[in-house]
Amino acid sequence: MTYSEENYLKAIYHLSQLQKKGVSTNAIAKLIDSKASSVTDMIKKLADKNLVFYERYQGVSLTTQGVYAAKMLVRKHRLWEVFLVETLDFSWDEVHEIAEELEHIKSEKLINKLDSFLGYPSVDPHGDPIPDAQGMIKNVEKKLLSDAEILEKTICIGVKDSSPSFLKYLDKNGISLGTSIEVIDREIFDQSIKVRINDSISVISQKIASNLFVKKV
Amino acid sequence: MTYSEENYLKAIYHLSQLQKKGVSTNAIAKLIDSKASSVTDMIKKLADKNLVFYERYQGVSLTTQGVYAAKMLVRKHRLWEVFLVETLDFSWDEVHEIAEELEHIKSEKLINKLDSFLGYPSVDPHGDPIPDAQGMIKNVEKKLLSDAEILEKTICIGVKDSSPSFLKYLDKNGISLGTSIEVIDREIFDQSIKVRINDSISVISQKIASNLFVKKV
DNA sequence: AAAATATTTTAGAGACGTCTAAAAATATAT
DNA sequence: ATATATTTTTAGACGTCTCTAAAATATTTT
Repeated sequence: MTYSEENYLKAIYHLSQLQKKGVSTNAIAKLIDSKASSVTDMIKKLADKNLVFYERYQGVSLTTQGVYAAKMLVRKHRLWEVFLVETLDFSWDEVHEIAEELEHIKSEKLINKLDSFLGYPSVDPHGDPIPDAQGMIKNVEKKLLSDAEILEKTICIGVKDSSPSFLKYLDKNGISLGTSIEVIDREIFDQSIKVRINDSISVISQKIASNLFVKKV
Repeated sequence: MTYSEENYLKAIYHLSQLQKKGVSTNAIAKLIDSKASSVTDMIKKLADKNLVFYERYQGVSLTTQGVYAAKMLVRKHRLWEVFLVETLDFSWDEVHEIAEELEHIKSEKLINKLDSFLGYPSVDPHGDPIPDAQGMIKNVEKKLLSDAEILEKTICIGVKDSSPSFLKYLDKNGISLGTSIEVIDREIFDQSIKVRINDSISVISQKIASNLFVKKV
């Protein structure tokens, strides 16, 4: 499988999780910053290799084989992210780009040894689950902070948006995975919420709250 | 710089070390398993980018810029090999191929953090020196076991041929970096040598001895 | 349901890296 | 010194991935 084919597969995998139906050509083009016509070409090639189902004008979806291949890419991406943060001391906003390259390294033995070295982590530095060697993904119950009840005590277990700017905001405000966040009140007008974080009270906008995954503690 | 350009640069760098003159098109083609015509094409591109000096029919050599780029690739390759052996517990005959992929990962910060994590190693698992972040290579005096004096006490510090089959032979015979090898006698007829390794005496063929680097102890 | 709009596909072309076959230059042998 | 052999380059082509522009299909609006 080529570098490019792998990127398309991963894009289709991620877009598939957001909806039931087939993924549209345009959506893929937007995600990987290319053009719809390029996507059509590549999809045909992936279909020839039995990695996707494809019918003209009907969108595309992954075959069993395609899902497995995509999961292995996600596995590699997330394990390398753990390595970068845990072992090499990168911050969580720096690792995505490097992992985008590392995920294409082929050796299965490498990734399994890396997994072992890291102690078989179940989530990456942004709280996203890491598929195991068989492609199994452990489901963790989680909800958005914006959906938490008033007076609920939660801990932060992931981010929905993992863009560097959002992650840097969280750093600046002392929020990381494992941080406990107690919801004190919600402002009806703008849906901002008052919270207790690290024993101090602050206000979090709706936009921030709807990008933070938490679980009830 | 593309994946392919990097491979050519590295090939030219390694071939340049074997001789004073420019590297021949054919030699490069043989090393990277391609055709002379492909090499000519690529060399022109590298010359356009000021990475090599090139004059038709006169061979090719690296510019200062080209040498630096090649050394950074060698640095990355060898640091990743150390990582694979020291951290992930690969054996020294398995790491070359994987490092051939890893060496193309772009981030300079990554490689410097890896260097730091590994404790700034000066040689890779085969005893080859690792250029530092500036491209400096520490010169270690070494000679081939085939050139050692009779009765000389040496320790193994590297291999000339690092093919898996040779490395596996060494494993099987208890020879690794740091193993002390005492030359007892040399057979004139076939230039084989009698040695003491790990307190037992054995005979080593000329071919083996001329692929083992040692230093006097 | 027809018209307007948006999406998707096709057709044709370009950049990159590779190749084969033939021509040009260089090296070797007689 | 000339003929022969080898190496290197050029010319032309192919596969991959990409693009733009135009055509085909689907969706939305009225």
